[in-house]
Amino acid sequence: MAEQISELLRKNQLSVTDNRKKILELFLQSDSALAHHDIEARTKEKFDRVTVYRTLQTFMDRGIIHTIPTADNSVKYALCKDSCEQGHHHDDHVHFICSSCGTTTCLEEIHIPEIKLPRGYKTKQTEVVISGVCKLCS
Amino acid sequence: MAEQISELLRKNQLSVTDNRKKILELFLQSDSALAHHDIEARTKEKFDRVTVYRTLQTFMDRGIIHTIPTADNSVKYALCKDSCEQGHHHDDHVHFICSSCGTTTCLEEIHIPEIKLPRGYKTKQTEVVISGVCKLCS
DNA sequence: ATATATTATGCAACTTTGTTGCAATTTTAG
DNA sequence: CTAAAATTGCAACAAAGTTGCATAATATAT
Repeated sequence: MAEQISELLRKNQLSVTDNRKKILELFLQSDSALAHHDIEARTKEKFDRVTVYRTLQTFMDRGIIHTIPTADNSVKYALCKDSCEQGHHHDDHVHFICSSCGTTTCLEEIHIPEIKLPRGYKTKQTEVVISGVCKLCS
Repeated sequence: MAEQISELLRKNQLSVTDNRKKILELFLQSDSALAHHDIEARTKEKFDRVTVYRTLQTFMDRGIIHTIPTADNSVKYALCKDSCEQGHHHDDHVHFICSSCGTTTCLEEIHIPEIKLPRGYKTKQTEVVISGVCKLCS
């Protein structure tokens, strides 16, 4: 995996640093989305808080991760495996938040339906976040 | 309007206070959603920050307002006129964020399509947030 | 209309979250 | 291996959100 991670960083023209490798590793190991807090908690003995903020921002800028909005002021971040492999970002899938276990996941196979807006509105991006009970909890 | 506001508070079994009246008035006067920050800014000469937090929480609990998730950690609150008139809460409409003027609005006439999830997932609520350019900006 | 009980508010102190500038370190490229 | 470029940690801040408690305002029952 170490090589896969370095590869991903190089492909995005980023220096390969311990911090970035560690954070990417966290995303690759996790099958659910991570909040800033989660990442900070799992890296704090090694890296500064500020570095985590900056790294997430950098990954966002390069399209390596994307955000998932939630209704409680707690943005989560996720790596879209497929998109990332291609090196460009498409974030047209549904996100799911389990109210039982609290995890947020990308349902990459469920794509977002087109929604017609009133005359005059122009759609750039549509976000769908479904909350309920996930496969494992039900 | 003053009477309409007091009525709404009483209907929800809430004491009618200056603070609550003022915040409800802000929502009724605004045709777009408000962030905590907006409300604080428009009431700070009169009311404490803490009171604003508590009032918004109370209104949430009673279903007078609902949150609109955004991808940048800035939850907005909106009064759903129709729902509130009925005294119960249904939040099944699309939300729109204009990337030009920054306003967030409820498109109450656009209802959310049903989205089929994989076997095992149970849907409780579906949130749709569309970003783009609004009627006024285009 | 008024006293009393109930509820809401303000204040102070605090925790958490996010930001910025700069010096020191690490990484990359030659 | 060295110089240039980029990243990181630190310190100091700013902003956002929380909690307990005394005071003030509102509602309720005479």
